[in-house]
Amino acid sequence: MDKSFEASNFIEEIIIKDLQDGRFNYVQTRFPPEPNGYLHIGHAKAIVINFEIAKKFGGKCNLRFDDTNPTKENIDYINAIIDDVKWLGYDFGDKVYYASDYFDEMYELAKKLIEKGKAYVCNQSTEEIRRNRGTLTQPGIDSPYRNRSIEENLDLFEKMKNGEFKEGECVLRAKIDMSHPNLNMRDPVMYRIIKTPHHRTKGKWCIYPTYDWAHGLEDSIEKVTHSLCTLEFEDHRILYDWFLDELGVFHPRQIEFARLNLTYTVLSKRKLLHLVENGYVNGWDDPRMPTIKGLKRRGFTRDSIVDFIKTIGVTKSNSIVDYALLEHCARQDLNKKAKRAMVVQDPIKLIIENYPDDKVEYLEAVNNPEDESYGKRLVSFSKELFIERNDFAIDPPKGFYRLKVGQEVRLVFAYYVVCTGYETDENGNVVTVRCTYDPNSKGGWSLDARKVKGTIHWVNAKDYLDIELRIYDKLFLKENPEETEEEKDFTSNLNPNSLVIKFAKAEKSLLEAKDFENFQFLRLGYFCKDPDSTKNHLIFNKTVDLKDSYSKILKKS
RNA sequence: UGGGGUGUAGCCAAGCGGUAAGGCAGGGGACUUUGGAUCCCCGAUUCGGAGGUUCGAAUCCUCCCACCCCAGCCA
Repeated sequence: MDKSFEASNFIEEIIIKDLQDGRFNYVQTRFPPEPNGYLHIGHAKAIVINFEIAKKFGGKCNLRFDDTNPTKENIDYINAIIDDVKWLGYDFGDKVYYASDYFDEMYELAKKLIEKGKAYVCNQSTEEIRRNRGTLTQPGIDSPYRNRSIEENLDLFEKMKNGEFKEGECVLRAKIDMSHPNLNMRDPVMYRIIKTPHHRTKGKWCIYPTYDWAHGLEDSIEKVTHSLCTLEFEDHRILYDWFLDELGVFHPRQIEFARLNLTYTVLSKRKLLHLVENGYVNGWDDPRMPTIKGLKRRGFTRDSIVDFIKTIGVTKSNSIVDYALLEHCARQDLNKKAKRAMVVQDPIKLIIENYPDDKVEYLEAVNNPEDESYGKRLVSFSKELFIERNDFAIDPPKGFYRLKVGQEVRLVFAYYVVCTGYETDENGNVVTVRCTYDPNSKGGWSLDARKVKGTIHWVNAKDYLDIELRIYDKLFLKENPEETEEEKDFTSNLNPNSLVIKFAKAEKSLLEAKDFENFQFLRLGYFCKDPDSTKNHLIFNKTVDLKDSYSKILKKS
């Protein structure tokens, strides 16, 4: 490997050095989720890091399920995770790896450790083990079973495997050092008895390896060179190394990086599960959830998520990334890719007094001003249109470019109109706005090059679609949802307005929208078609707003 | 008071002994058939603090401070 690489983060620096020093002559990584929950954006960070590093150094990245605990795992999670990794655009070469495929090998290796006098069967109860582990400042106490003979340990371990003991009756422990300053080294448990059938190995095993024992072996067996994990495993590395060294097997290097935290969101499986189980959201794929499935349904594209992860960088410092950066990445991608369409979310009628009563015109509209290849479409236009309620004002503040009596605006892709009046209902609410149009401004241009400051969108009131808009906002009100009043939990910070449903008027082209397809509804924001839609009832989820500099101007005045 | 880590702008983050990149957010302006997009311009005399080494320190040394993780037969 004589290609020269440039490191873009500290992990790549280490990898490059390992390559130069000859510690490894290739690079291989892995993404090792436990199939006990859905993937969220925090996992996306691990996925992107692992797969991108493999790609960069010409190696591969295994998708490996760390399925060592049958009481928490199931096949549905496996399928969902496979789905999500694929959706993110990563190719793991058709082969999916499972820790459970290595159970036989691990068992043999455990026997080897026993034979070396480095592991023993311990009959202390969970409580006794805990008590004898000592504390952060006090050393632990040796187990009374610590010095059993190798033969006895081998025999007992086999009986454990054969199901001759009850759950909790005994465990296999590594024999290291009960007074080690690092708690993980105080004779850690390697195997425990679990009589729950495993989703893959079924009833074959009743002993299961713990993370510390299993993980390094999984990496070693797969010949992973760089085992990338999060910071909380930093003080497990000494154990990871110990097992591999004692066994004398292929020895990957574990490197830890900081997990992702995002403002206004929670990213713990436990809390996410709580939100789902208590109905605070409508399932794991609720568009407000930070799960991959939620983000997808919200309208985030894979490219925007990958870009986001690449933008935040990889370091060892605990950090909380601003949610606004994720939104920025979404806008950046969607601006280039989303088809434009016109939707009026809070309609009032606009009547063009001098437009022929029965005339219908089909006007050309640009599908994406950022990319000509998206082409044009025809949008129908008539005497009666819907426009946004807030695009008309009786007595607007200064700097209001939209409709007010006497002011001219452009109906995008259509004509210039001058507002001539308005009508209100008995409560004083505006119901209809009247105007006249300039027949010579078709397409939205005029020959005299007269300046029209405001451009507004519209929908033909004689030819439109009723659609549902699900307007999503942040799930939590506080940047840090954990910051609560006493006696309250994070759900007290839930945003009661995180979902607002609106019924809107839309141009008919939306009939052809596909599930999850992204759109920019002109001047409203980015939306994507929700799979709950039916042929007669289209639903669009708001992904993110368009940037709005008018609101700033409003605030100032 | 044990062990493992981290501290550079409001938020991320480069920097690796030669005089503080970039992105987001924020502010100002130009332009615009989306008040979108785009384009300019504005931020740290200082890198958690204090000493020291050096011609020169965010980078090296010492001490101190703050914060995070660890006492599952979870991962």
